[in-house]
Amino acid sequence: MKYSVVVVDDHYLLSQAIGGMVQGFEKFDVLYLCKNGQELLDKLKEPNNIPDIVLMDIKMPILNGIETTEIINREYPNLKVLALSIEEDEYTILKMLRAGARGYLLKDTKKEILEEALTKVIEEGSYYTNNVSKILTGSLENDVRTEIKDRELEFIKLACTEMNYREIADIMCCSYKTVEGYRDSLYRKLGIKNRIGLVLFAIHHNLFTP
Amino acid sequence: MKYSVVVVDDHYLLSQAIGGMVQGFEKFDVLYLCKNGQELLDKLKEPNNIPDIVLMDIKMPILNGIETTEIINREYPNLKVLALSIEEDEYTILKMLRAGARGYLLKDTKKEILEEALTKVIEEGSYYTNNVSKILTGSLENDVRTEIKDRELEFIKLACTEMNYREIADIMCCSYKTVEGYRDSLYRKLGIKNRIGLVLFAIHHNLFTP
DNA sequence: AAAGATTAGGGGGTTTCCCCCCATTATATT
DNA sequence: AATATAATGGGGGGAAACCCCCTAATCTTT
Repeated sequence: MKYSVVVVDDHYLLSQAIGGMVQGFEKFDVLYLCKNGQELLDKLKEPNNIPDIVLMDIKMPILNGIETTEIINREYPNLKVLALSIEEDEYTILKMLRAGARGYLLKDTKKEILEEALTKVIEEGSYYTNNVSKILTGSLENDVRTEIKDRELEFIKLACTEMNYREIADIMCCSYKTVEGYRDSLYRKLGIKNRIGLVLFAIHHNLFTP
Repeated sequence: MKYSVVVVDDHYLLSQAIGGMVQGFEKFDVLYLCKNGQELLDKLKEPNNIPDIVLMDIKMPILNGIETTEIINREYPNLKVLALSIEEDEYTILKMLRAGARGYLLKDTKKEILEEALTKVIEEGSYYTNNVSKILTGSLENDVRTEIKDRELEFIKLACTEMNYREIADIMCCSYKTVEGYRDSLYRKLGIKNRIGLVLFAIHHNLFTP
């Protein structure tokens, strides 16, 4: 009996190609392909459509990989998710693993690694590459983003905009001086010098999608 | 006799998967895979390694798809290049086609389209999907980016940095006032209000990679 | 040769940003 | 009860960014 796999990726050619590759693996069968998380969740409602493992991209329209994985872990705790993405920034990887992914592969791994990861996740429960292990151990604490308060995060997103601080204060329903406070505390925490630095930080850490 | 194809993509799993897919096509054989443009150019020096068509990604380290395509068109004018990328912004597509690509596929097309495109490019010289045709006809003139001078482009890239204008002026070897001139003319042309707007413009038009 | 565009530079003024200082509430923590 | 620590608000000064208006040299075009 082969293990069943579902590939979720918004780029159709890629999910077809990866699906074809997985189909070529001895122990695996591709059940079907999905273009985003919502499509997968719809499919899963039919018990026959529940695979052994989901190979999930992260950046997707409608419902992304992180949100989808959270829902799957809540509603189908036995269904394993293996992340397969080009995003290699620590924060994304951490968020995906916290959401319940059993492993995280970058899209430039080799065919054999994919096969091994699929097998290990199903038979042993998880698979972590060197990169990912390092991130898991190293940067869990000194992750500066965990120190960012909710209000500051709100501010960051608005700062990545042509608005000036007075307009941002209006939207955040607080005074101009409060907004300056958020800014100053972020500059100190993140070691940046000006608003451009803040925008660059937000981009590098996927706090907003340009 | 089958046509020979080379796949160039920095994500190894993807080039393997797409290569596998192409290998499955009746009329095509995969000659080899490359991880970037430089690797391809090195390979091409050996005449036996020249394929009928190259399936090229755009964003790649070391030597990207646009630069590589330019070189290929200069040095191997008979070698056809078909772009296969996730970048769907007009400017990138235009640059790739101007560099000499015979067609431009997005990574969410279907298997059958890829096969058709490969065939058409080899047998008829080009293949354009609807999207690409529209962009070719529609936006060639009113593309605001063609109005950006070289010096201004240099400035934009430096403006997407924590440097202030005085430091930018030093790097550009001109006076602070000249830099202000570039800025003001860009603000007028692009209809933006401040430096954040400039950074957002640069991101949206792939003028710099964050 | 005259007109126009391009590139480089400058004067001066207003606004915004940056960075110190500080005070007042809550709300936890010890 | 005393003490952090958010979250909120504020004053003031200096630097940077922004935005006008202007000049001059070098090209291109007509």
